[in-house]
Amino acid sequence: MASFPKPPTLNDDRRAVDIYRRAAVILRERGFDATSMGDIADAVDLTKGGLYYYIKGKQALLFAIMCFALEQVENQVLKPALEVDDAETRVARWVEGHTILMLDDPAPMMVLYNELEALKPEHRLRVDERLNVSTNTLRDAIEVLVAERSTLDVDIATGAIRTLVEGVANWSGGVRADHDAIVRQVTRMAMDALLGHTEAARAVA
Amino acid sequence: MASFPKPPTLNDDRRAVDIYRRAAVILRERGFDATSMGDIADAVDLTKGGLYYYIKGKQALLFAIMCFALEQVENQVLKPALEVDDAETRVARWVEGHTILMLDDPAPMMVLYNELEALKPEHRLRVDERLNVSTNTLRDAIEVLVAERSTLDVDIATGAIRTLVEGVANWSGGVRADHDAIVRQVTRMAMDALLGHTEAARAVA
DNA sequence: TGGTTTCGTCCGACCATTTGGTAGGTCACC
DNA sequence: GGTGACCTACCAAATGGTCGGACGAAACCA
Repeated sequence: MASFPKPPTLNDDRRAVDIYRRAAVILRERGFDATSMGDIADAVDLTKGGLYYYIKGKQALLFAIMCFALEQVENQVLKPALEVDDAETRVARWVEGHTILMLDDPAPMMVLYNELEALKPEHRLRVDERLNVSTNTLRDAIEVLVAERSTLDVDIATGAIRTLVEGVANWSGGVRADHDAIVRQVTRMAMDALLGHTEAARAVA
Repeated sequence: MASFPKPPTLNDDRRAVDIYRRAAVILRERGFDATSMGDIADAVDLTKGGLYYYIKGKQALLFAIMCFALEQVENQVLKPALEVDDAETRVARWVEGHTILMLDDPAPMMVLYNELEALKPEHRLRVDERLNVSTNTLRDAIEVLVAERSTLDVDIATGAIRTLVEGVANWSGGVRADHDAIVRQVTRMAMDALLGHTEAARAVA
């Protein structure tokens, strides 16, 4: 597990990381603006005053959680995807890695995707920049994949795959299947969506 | 276009509907909790006091917008889908109708899907109930479709199709293609995801 | 060893601002 | 002169954030 950005002065930051993690959970559940610092303090068993010993402010907390999520994306999605050159397996790895992430640690990921507009403009730019690297990696791979084996529009295909994967955490809770099965089937659906050609699918097109 | 629920007393409700529509736009952009009644009043060219002539409260406004969105779903997604018996065309119609809705009038739809937890419990139950009708319609059709022509888990497939469609409004803005092309291609991708069988897709499964 | 200073951790009380919502009045028009 | 449509001024509550200090354990010193 990667670490959260360090609070001001703290040699042993286990408590800080724990605070960030627990804050991510409650922020994911209630949403950033609907969650008060008092709520967060309760969730981490502190008073508001005590919480501010670890946190510089509400914005900084949100930004830190998002940076943590971005780190995970870069390490567990982008890196494995870029290790292969074949466009098809690269897309598959991107989808697979992302789905695993959404299932294993959904809270920071959902905060990242759902609370972007709650960021102050400066932070927003930084986060968007790193998010675009991930999106563009997917887009580029889909572009070569689609150019030779499909008639899909690249932007449409990219958007669809992105939201397909980002939505996993919204419904995975109500599913009996285990994580492995979800990852396999989501990945298969994504690849079929990009490359599949059934007569039925053609009929509606 | 269906009408918004009527405000207290109002014989000519064009202004009221306009207020609901404009409020939906700004609520979609900034999120419910991040939008103050003052912001909404500005967006509809009123003062806060004037706004309350039409609106009973912030919660009531949110609930009204969601009811409007639900009406649209029932009329433009559920009704066409239930007109056919064949499971495959029923799923296709559900996806198609939903995608059209997300493109034609995204604001109330996004408010409906993104602000559920901002509802007071009583309203929440009512909305969830109507949403479940839509989801179950999709799920039941996918169930028979998948039982005979795929090995997908019904819940996984349903969740994936739902979030695929719900996410359209998030990326459709940055796409050059026109709405018709988006609808056709999203529908095709959805059906391919459910029924497609490419060798590549099997390889990752 | 016993006292005292230091330091990291955390609390309670407080503050300025913003929030959703209300009350009373104004003004045009029938 | 009554009524619908709207505004100004205001309120109580909640919010993000601050500050001085309390408490305990370690470090230091005798």
